[in-house]
Amino acid sequence: MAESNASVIDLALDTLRKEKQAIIFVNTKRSAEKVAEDLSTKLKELSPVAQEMSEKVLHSLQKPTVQCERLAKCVRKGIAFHHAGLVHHQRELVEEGFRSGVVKIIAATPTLAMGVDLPAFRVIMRDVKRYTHQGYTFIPVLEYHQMCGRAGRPNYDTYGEAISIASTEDEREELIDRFIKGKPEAIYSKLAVEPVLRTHLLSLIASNFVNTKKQIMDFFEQTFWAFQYKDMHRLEMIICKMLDLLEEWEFVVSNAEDFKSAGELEDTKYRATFMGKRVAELYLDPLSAFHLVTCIRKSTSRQIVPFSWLQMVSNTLEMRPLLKARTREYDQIQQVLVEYDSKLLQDEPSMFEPEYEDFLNSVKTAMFFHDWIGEKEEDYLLKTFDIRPGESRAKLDIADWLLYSAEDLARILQFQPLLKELERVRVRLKYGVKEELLPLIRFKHVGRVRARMLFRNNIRDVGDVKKADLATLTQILGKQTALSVKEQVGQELEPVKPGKRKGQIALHDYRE
DNA sequence: GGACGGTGAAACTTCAGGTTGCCTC
DNA sequence: GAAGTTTCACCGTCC
Repeated sequence: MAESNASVIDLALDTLRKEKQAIIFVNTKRSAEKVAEDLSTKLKELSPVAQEMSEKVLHSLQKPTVQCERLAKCVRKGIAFHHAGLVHHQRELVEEGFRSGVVKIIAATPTLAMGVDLPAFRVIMRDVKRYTHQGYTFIPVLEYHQMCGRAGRPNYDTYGEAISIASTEDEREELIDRFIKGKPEAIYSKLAVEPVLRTHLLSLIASNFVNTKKQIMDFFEQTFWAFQYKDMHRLEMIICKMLDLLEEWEFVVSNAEDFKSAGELEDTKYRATFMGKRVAELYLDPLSAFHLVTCIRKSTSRQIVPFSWLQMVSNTLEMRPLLKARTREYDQIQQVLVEYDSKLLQDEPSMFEPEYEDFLNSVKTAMFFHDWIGEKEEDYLLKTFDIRPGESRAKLDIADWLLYSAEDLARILQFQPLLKELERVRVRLKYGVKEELLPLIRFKHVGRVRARMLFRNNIRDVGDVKKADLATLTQILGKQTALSVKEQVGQELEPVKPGKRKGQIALHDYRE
């Protein structure tokens, strides 16, 4: 055990002796799990309430992953870890457990300080540095305060403790100077970040909030961004560049041509196209929207498979950070590339171009999605792609949104044959099922597991469900679900429930 | 002698999180 | 930059 961990554990044990609670902040998900685990091995099993909670934690997914087992084991001792890799339900369980006092100590990444309001008697700051693109650097003072701010529970404690750990006297001085005496860093406007600017510019035009170039400039002159940078000339140049792009991408139209000779560019009028309005409504970054449009147009000249769409949505800013293609995985990714070479909607950039790495990452991300709709289990995904359930849910959510957007754009661009295809991929992604389970997944209370069980028992569509007798269905699905499914095909074998017409088929989230 | 297990040093590997976007029978 | 993990050499024990 690392030395710093030993002192962290001591502090945590001391907190327990005082019959108080603590949050330990660390800088990686792995560390959070490790600290919680190390601590839990030093403790005895707790109350039956903790056992009960541990069971809930373990069965938050269809099938427990190693992560679930690890957390469940800690919770049994009143310890937990908390980071974005946990599924929403597990995070809630941990937070709730802490509030009710079942969980005494949480080892967490900054997630816990960001959203949730979870005060503790003691906050232990194990790490005050974090790896970023600039190297291993101190966390912002603002964030340090945010985390320490969790110390002290307003209605229970008269005071709280936030403890940082230094290994030398010099380090102690540095921590005090930087985080306690030091000023929080200034806040800078993010409007100058291109994706943000693009999105806002388009939405301003689409909502008719501004129309002429003069109005646009007047608007941005009033923003915090302009106030901070004061360089309106540079700002104007950036905005003009953006406007040109939006026009080139056919999200806005202008009458700029009319003014070419007159020199009255200020009066140039901008108006969003139908597609531009939709892009703004979907809250898409126009660059991503253009990427989707380009892919949709290209789709007619390619042999399209689900992987094509998965790679398309993977290569967007929204999907970042992408799964990282490791050096030792290059061979495997190359194999996939060979297989899907002619089927991708984006040409492979040259190995020497800067976007090549992102391209490989997007392929790896698509491989993850592909395995998910190939009915691979979460535990497999965790081991293969190093993506935890909470993270994979977040990615799937974004993919769903982008595919929905793509579907909408395809409709606007009159690519009708694509609609069904995109919808199918969307449903498959939502439930994580192979193509053949699509008819079954439409039933309420039937997810990937039950659908697969039905399929294995030769019940493969609505007709089969109708034909199957209740006993068989009950054996496969259990009594309640079997009855529900039968009801959904219009065979009510129990007293008719009010409000539901006979013969009505419940089609949730998916229409043929 | 060889299989096995425990130990510890050295060599690798990897590193937080994210809000809101849509639609909904 | 450092924590965490994996690998590997080394040693002792047991059969």
